[in-house]
Amino acid sequence: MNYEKSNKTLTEYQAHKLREIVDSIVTCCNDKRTYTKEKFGIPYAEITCLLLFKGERYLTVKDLAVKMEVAKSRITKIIKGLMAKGLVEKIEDPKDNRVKLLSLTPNGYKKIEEIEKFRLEIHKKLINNIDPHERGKLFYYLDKLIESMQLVKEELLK
Amino acid sequence: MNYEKSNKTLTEYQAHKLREIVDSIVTCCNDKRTYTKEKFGIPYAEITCLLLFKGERYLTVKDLAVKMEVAKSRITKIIKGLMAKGLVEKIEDPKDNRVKLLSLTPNGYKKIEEIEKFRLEIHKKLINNIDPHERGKLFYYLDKLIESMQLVKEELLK
DNA sequence: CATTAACAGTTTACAACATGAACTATGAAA
DNA sequence: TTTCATAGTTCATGTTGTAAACTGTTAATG
Repeated sequence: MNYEKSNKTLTEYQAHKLREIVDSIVTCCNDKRTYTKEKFGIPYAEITCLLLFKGERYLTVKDLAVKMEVAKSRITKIIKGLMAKGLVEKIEDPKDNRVKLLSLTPNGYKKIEEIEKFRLEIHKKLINNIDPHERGKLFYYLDKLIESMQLVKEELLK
Repeated sequence: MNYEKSNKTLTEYQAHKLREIVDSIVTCCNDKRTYTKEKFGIPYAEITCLLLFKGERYLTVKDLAVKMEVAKSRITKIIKGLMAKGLVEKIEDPKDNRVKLLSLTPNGYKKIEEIEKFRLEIHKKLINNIDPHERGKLFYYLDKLIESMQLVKEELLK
């Protein structure tokens, strides 16, 4: 019996299986992204940006760049799109003329509500397909997975 | 006691938590994508395309468009990149002059091996961080999650 | 106080990813 | 033999994103 070899094969099989599972989760999320973007007729980056205004009166270009982890120049463009659609407006910061304060328009608030409603709905459906008694365990194992992903990531970047 | 209301809140909390977990998986995968692309100095779409040649002697533009689920014109561009890097070559199909047969060059084979080695390594690390006795359950719950995601997706597209 | 640093935001040029329509050329069917 | 289908390319366009150079403005420092 070649225990070592069969054990190696098992690990490789499991590694492969894990890759396929994670891939299919990612693919599914990208499909959801495409669907959302088409449903609301707004590029997805603009939707992401818009939702960051939830619970915030004012945000600056820099705030958004940090939150979205993209370059400031990207935010300039996204905000241009949102302003053209009348969802966001821009005023000067009375205390610092360098800064521009961005905030939602009434239509922006409405749009966020619509999008949030839709998002909550699909995530509720997602969780309702899982037996309530199994949810705790699902979260437990997902946390394990994420923990492992974080570890691998840190090791790579080290 | 307001059972119904607290139950609703619990569902919403769980829906929200699930969203956050899935988001962090997707983010992590995107980071891996970026890392891979930089490590090998090849755009990720070209890497994906290249790996599709694993175990295939010849592939056509159409084959690749179907496998990658993108427009043919996208494949034309990706193949241009791979040919410029000397990883893929193109010959005429002797049986049908419309068709171009794409295949790996020796360097292409080498590159695939490198990429596959790297990928297997990180996925092994990923699985090795999980207690061997818990892997079965992890897969079980991940399958449940994917099943649910598929159901929600089908309902949306219906 | 004047110069220099740092900061906020924009513009521009570029690259990667992706589609759709128009086009060329070939093969198959009527 | 005309017509239709197929394979692949080109071109125009849109989305996502970066980096560098630039304009103003504020803050720090000699």
